[in-house]
Amino acid sequence: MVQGASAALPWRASKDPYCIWLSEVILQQTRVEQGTAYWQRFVDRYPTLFDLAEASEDEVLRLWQGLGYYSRARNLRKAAQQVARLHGGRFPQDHALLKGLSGVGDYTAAAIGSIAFGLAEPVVDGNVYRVLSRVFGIDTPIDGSAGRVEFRALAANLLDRQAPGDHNQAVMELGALVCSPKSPKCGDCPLASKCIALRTDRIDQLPVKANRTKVRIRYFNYLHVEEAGCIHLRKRSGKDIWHGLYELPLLESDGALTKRRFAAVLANVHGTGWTVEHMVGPVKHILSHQHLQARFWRVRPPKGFMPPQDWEQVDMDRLEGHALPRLIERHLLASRT
DNA sequence: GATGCGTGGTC
DNA sequence: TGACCAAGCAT
Repeated sequence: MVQGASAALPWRASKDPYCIWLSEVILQQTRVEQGTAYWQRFVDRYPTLFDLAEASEDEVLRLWQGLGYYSRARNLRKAAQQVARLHGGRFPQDHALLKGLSGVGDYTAAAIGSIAFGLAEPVVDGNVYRVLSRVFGIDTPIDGSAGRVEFRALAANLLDRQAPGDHNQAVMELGALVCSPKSPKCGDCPLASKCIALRTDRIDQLPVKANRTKVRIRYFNYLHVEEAGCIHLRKRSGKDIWHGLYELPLLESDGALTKRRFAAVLANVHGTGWTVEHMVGPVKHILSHQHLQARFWRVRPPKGFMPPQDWEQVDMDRLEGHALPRLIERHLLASRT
């Protein structure tokens, strides 16, 4: 098996389902290099599942700040509460029950089951799809239902039922360290002699993905209202990006706004009498599925302005109590200097 | 089953 | 630069 990386993964030292679950959720769609520091932060702050279950959502989101896919953080706390209340604080040793936890799908349930409890279940993540599609020369798209069924069945057949946890981690590690998406190290690969993709020169064509995500462009106009060391923030909600995080009050527009057009929109939404001082931007912020073009407008409200209910006035020294998207965090950091 | 959800790194 | 990619999940 592939040696060398284990020492870099601190959660490997533990068979504690709580620590393993934490690491698996953090690593969903996230690189080990980025996730490791967050894992350490979470186990330090929440040594036990009950500590996490009792934490506030704001605090968990704040700890998660910068890691992305923030529903993971909200589900993390929810799942901790579910384990505490429904299962007496112990993770169930059962795939279906594990899958019943918020934020735990097929992959994570199989990872916890096999690594923590030794259950004979195959994990099928991006690494496994890549390794199996190449070794066996399978061009079934991995992002369709047929592919999911086919690769899962194959992974189940290959599984070492005596050591499912080690087997699963070995395949994933092979995918991460050797059978990488680009420039795989076929010269170092223990499966090179059996690899159909290598033999037929199709390494760069596998795995096959059918769906391509299309990008939406959005124009964000942020109101930077800062007076006497305080700034107005607003918590995002609804089915949109950054749910539960804080940002500056936002006016979204269908296109880029000039200062004149912005002033008109501002008066329309929040009343007349505002002073628009200057604009910072446009700042481009790339999400996997949206391209944001942000403009930060430094504005002063009219005398006697009553902020909307959902605006929160925050001392600039107390920002660390709020989870901020990278875009906002960077702007505030830059504007403070 | 298709779509939406972050961020950072790479080429 | 833009497109792709990373130990997925929920709806």
